[in-house]
Amino acid sequence: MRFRLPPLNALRAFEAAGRCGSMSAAAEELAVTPAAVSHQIKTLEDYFGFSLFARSVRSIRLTERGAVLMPYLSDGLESWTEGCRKLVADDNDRPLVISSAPVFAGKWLVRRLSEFNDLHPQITVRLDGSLSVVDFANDEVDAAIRFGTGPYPDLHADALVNEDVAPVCSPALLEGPVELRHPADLARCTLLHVDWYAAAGTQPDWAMWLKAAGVENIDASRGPVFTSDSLAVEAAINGGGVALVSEFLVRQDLDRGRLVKPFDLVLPSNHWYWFVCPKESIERPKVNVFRDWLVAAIASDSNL
Amino acid sequence: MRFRLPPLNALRAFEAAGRCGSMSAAAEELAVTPAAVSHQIKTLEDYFGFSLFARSVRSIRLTERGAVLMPYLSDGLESWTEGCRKLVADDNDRPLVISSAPVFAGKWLVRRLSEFNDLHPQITVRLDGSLSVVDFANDEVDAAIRFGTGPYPDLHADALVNEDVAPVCSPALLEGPVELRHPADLARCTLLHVDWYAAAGTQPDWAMWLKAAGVENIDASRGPVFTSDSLAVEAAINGGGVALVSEFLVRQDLDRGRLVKPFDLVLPSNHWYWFVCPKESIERPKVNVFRDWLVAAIASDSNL
DNA sequence: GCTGATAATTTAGAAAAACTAATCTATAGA
DNA sequence: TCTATAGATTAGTTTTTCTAAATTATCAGC
Repeated sequence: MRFRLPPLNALRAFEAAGRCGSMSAAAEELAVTPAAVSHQIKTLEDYFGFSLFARSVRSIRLTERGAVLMPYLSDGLESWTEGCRKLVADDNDRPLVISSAPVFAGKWLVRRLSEFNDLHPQITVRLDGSLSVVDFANDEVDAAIRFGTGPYPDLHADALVNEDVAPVCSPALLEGPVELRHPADLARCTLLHVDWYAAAGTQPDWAMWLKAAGVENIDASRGPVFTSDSLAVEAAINGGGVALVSEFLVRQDLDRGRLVKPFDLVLPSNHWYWFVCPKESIERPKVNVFRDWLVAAIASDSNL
Repeated sequence: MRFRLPPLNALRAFEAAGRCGSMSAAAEELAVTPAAVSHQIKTLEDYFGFSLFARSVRSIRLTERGAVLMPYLSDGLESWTEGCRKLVADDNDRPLVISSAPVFAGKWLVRRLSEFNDLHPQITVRLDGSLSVVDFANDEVDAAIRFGTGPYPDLHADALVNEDVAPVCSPALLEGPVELRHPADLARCTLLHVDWYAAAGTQPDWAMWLKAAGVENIDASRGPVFTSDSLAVEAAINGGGVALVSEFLVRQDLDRGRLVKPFDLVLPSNHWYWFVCPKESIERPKVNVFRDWLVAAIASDSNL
């Protein structure tokens, strides 16, 4: 059985008053009224059964007993303060762990991360490309980039960019035997599919795009299915067919001529990439800095 | 500006849980429900913005960060505990300071104190014979013996013995030229007066005693006035006259034949000797022990 | 010797923190 | 499969802590 301490807040108030030599000064330090400090000290004195301060009308001084207690309290408080301070300081030294959907990591984040490193050399980012859903309470992950429709209750979430999809293919394919002038021409192409997850109909797919393009006599389900965008994109780059993927993700591939967009029709989606983290984490300097950079970097990318 | 600590109680709960490796065990140690500990730790994690425990369904373990914080908290808590424990322990080593009305100290307490010392050799009593009213908050006095009518609001008070007064004089006086067979004989004696304090009529005096004795033609105001009982008693012992003093106080002088009680009439008084101390102090072991001894010793004395 | 300023205290009541009871969840072990 | 268990959650209560305002007894400057 541990020794039962008096109320901790009373001890803290006493320590402050003892150190400052004045209740008012202690009150200011603790950001409370002098009355509060006076109450706390009275509580403590009642607890012990003897007074810790000798009072004059306008001043106080420690009694012999009060003076005995003081150094123990000051030392203990310092230890607690140091621990908490270290915890906050360490947080800034520790790598910022970002869990990201692999395709976002591979197609965008990895490429831009050096900018962030240049801007904030003191923050080391550890990128954890993983499909599994993050449990912030248990995995030691600071923030994640998630793909979905939102909202994310109990989490801080910023929508980054939405998943408007368009058909893309290798330039070689365009120059090949099959012409791609009109969406109907897709009937003679291999369609590359991505199956993100189970709930069909919520994510844009070939059937939806073809319908939006007014093409009706094409079997939208034919062609290989990939379990991730990046695989479908790779297949498209290699001339394996036409993939229906996020414009945003393949922007670099388009810019560099590895992919082309044979049609202008973009299918809007209610899916977005989100920056998410525990609500409290967004107050942490490095998490906040990363979020701000990420949002700005994506915005500048989108305005190109 | 000091570093702002998280709520101290949350830190304590976390320390206990970290040390015990379990919320339930910590709850038991802190004498609260596991829910309370869970809440406190959640508060702390929200405060820092990251988790300190990794949770499985039926167990917890410290995260890397939690482990950083732990030793600082344990050390600090130990320091506080040691300080408070020392304060309580020291209290027992420190002399028990009793402030007493000088006459009570001189005529009763000094004589009996050795009994107390024998019974409780570990408690050193310091007897402070002083008329001045004690201010427990400022004078470092543990308890006092006060004379008065009570009640004593805001103080712990035990009535010890009341101030029933009777005339006493030296045996030599009885054998002298003036016979003292009847109260009326006092007309030819020197009356020794004690003037305790200002409020006349509240304490028994010669006028009251003589009236109670049915004697009317004596000037009750003649004779010397002393400002303390002990002086009047000394005067009576030395044959200086007849003093009207507390039977209790002069019991030893009567027993030893230094004084005699010429008449049986005792004037009851609403004045008592009281044991008083701050309400909280009565819980302190040594104060409590002293009070118990004092009450018992006086009771046994009165039953002689 | 006044007078205003000051440090602490007291009281009553408001605000915030801490706690509990009851319920829920996901498992480990029988 | 069933039960017991550790922890989480929710809602509401209790306790603690705090403040505002009034009070007290100086001290310092005039």
